[in-house]
Amino acid sequence: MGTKKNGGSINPGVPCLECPLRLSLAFKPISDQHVARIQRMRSGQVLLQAGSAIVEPDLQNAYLYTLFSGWAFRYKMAENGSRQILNFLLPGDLVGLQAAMFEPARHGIIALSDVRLCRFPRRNVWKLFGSVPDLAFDLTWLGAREESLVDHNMLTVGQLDAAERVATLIFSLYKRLEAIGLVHEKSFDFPLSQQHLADALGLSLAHVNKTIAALRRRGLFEWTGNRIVIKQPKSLERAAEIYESTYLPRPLI
Amino acid sequence: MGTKKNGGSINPGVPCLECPLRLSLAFKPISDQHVARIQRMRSGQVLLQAGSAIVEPDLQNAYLYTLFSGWAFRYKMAENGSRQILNFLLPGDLVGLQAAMFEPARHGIIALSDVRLCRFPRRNVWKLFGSVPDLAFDLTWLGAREESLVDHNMLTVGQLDAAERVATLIFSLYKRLEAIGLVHEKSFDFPLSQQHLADALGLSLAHVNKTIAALRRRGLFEWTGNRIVIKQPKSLERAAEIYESTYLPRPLI
DNA sequence: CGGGTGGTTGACATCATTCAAGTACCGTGG
DNA sequence: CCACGGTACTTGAATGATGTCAACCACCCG
Repeated sequence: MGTKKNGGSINPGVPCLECPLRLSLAFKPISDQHVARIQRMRSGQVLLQAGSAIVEPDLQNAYLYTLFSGWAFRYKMAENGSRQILNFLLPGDLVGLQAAMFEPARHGIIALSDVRLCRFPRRNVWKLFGSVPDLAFDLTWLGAREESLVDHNMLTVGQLDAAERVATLIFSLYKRLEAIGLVHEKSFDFPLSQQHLADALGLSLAHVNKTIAALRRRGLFEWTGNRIVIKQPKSLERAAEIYESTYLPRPLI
Repeated sequence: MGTKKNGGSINPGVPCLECPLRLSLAFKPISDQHVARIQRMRSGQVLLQAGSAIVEPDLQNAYLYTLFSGWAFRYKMAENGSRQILNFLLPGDLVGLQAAMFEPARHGIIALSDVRLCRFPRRNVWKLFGSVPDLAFDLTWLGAREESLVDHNMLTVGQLDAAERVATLIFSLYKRLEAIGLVHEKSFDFPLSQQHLADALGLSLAHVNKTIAALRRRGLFEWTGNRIVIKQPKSLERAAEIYESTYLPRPLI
C-alpha cells in the first residue's frame, strides 16, 4: 500500500508523429502541424514503477501528463484513513489537469502498473493555451470528460448494489480498453487488486470478494492473475449501469 | 417531482459591471475591460421557476450559463429509475460547461428554487475562447473546480456513514454560501427537500430523515421550513468531512 | 524454507432499506 | 369557513445488505 517515491527515469520518448496511440479510432484526427506543436510542448517521457505517486496530494504540480502506457488511478483520502478512488486512468488519458489548476492538489494519482507518461511542463501548456485555441479547447474538453467519468462513478456508488457496482466497473473498463485496442479475444490486462475495487466502489474488501465470486459463478467473466476474460458480454452489460453507448473520438494531447 | 418545461422569461439583466456578485471576495478581481467582454458575450438573463429544467439530459445545449441567483443541481438517472445528484450549484457557479462540450448532455440540471441565469450562447463563448486566453483559462479552471466538487461528493458517498454524509453536505453548502455572502447569523435559505438529500447522498429518504432527526437532537443545527440555522459550527465541522479549508478566489464569468 | 501479499470464506454484528402508518401543512374548491 | 387532497415529513418494526473479524489458503520471492 505504501507509495513509492522514486523519481522515475526520463527519456526523450517516441516522437509524437509516430505515436502508436494515434492509430486508434478513439482519438480525433489532427494535423501534423498540431502534432508537432504538442511535441514541442512535451519535455520527454517519464517511466514510473507500479505504485509510484504521479501526483501527490497537497503539493504543487509543475507538470501535466498524458498517460502513454499503463494504468493509474486518482484518489482522495478521508480523515478516518479510508481511501476513495475517484476514477481510473488508461492510455491516452490526460493526467493532472485539475492538479495543475489548483495548488495544492486536492487529490493524489498513483500508478497501478508500470507507466510511461508524456510530460508537459505547465508553463509550456499555459503558453500555448493562449496562442493555440484548439489546444485550449481540447484541454477543457478532456477536463469535462474526466468529470463525466467521475459523474458516472458517482451514480454507480450512490445508487447500485454491490453486484451492479462491480459489474459496472468491470464493464466500463472493458469498453474503455476496447476503444483503445487493449482488448483481445474479450480479454485484457487487469492490474487492480480487490482492495482497489473496494476503494473505488465504496465496499469492503470482503464483500467485493464475495460479490466477485458470485459473478464468476454466474459465468459473466473469469479473473486469473492479472487478466480478465469477459465470457458473457451481454449478461455483464445487462448487470451493469452503462456509461455511454457510443464513445466520441476525443483529443489526444 | 415532474420537471417543468416552461421556457422562462428573458430580459437584458443587470449590466455585468454592476453585478452584485462581483462584490464578494469569493471572486477574482478582473479589469473593467474584461467585464465588458463578458457582458458582450452574454445574451441576457433568464428567469426560471423552481423545478424547471436548465439542461435536459440527452439533448443538445446551445447555451452556457452563470447562476446569478438561486440554487440548482446536476443529476444523472440510473436505469432502475433512481436519481443521483452529482453536485449543487450556487450563485456565481458556471452552469452547463460539460453539457456544452458533449452532445447529447450526459446529465440533467434542474432549478431547486426560482433562478436567474446569465445566458451565454455557445458560439459567442467559443469565439472568445480563441481570442481571449484568460477567458479560456477561466472556463477550464471552473470546469476543474466543478470536478473537484464532485470528487468530494464521491468521497462522502463512498466512505462515510449516514450521519457523516449529512453533516458533510450541510457543512459544505454552509461554507460555500458563506463565501458568497448568503449566510447571516449562521443561518441560510435551504430549498432542498429530504428527498434531494437522499438522492445526493445515496441514502433512502427514511434513513435521511432519521439521521437528520439525530443530528438535530445533538443540537448541531435547526431546520425549519426553508431555512437552516447552524447552532454548533465546530461540532458540525467535526462530524463532517471537510472539502477544503480555504476557498480560493475563483473566476466569475 | 519462511514471510509477505493478496485472495477466500464463514459467523456474526451493524447499518441502512423497505414497508406501512400516521402527522403536519398548505392550497384549493365547495 | 371548512373539507379535501396532495406533498413533505416522521416514526416504528421487520428485513436485508453490507461490514467486521478472524482464520485460512495460495502464491511468489528471497
